[in-house]
Amino acid sequence: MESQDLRKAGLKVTLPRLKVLEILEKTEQRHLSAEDVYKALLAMGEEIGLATVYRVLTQFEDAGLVSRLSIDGGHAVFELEDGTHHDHLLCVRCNRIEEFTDEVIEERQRAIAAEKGFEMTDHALYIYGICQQCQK
Amino acid sequence: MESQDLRKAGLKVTLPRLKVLEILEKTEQRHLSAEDVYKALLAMGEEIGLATVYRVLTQFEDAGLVSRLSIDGGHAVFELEDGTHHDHLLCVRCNRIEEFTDEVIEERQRAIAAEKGFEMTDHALYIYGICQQCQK
DNA sequence: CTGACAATGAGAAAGGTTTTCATTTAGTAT
DNA sequence: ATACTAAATGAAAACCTTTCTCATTGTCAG
Repeated sequence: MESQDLRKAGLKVTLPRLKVLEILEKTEQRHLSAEDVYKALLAMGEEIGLATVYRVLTQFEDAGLVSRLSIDGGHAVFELEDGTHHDHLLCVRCNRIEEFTDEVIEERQRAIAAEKGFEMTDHALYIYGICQQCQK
Repeated sequence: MESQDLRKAGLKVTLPRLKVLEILEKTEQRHLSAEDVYKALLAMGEEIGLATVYRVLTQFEDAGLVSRLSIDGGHAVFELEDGTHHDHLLCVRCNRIEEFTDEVIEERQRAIAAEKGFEMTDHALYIYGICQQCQK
């Protein structure tokens, strides 16, 4: 029941929020921009403003329901938070996004932050490349 | 002689290009935004348009003279390319940027790209945190 | 059921970056 | 040195994504 997630986050249960959650859950593509979500809503027949989509996604991020990836240069995509930390591989040709986890890298990051006296709050690793399909 | 670098890159030797190079070389802060470069030029008494600064920086990037870092959320900074690959630690309070290199991480990235069938073209690792000075 | 406060929509605004286009300039050929 | 051609520049407009404003609507506690 998604309504519970919203209440737990201190957010009122409104149609836009339920619908945005629904899009995030039902869309086959896991990584969606605000624009993607907006278009999906339109395609679904929901008349929800783009500003609301942005607001809702930001609130979801604050509530820990989604995470935001800052893809290269002023363009963000959102993914449903599933509890597992992971990093991303991005295809520069088709924009496919794949995920991976690597404990060795995670550990090294912690070590480096400590070494430099940084109290790490977050980290982002993006590997850009050409995916298998696009190499043909 | 910087003129050589420009010629080698197939760029005409113009005053804006020489001055931007000069700023990048002489400014104590290694990471500069287009706006920073523009202001430094003004402070130097050079009347060079912001659009030109952006163009020049992009050309320098294409020529391999500088690299662009996409700091989170539509804001880029540039640094003179020195041949050494390195990643960055960013202080979320004071915006200080520190650099580091880690061969273990580099190696793991190559392994992961290979594993996923990606032909890696680039990668970016940002560690966000609070630097020593800002923790006080 | 009703009131108070949060949420929404539409459009304007913001912020960084890119484009347009007329003018100027560098580098080559004369 | 001079003239020519293509490239570079400046100023302003355009762009794009994202945020804000404000009047209106909706949610939910009492």
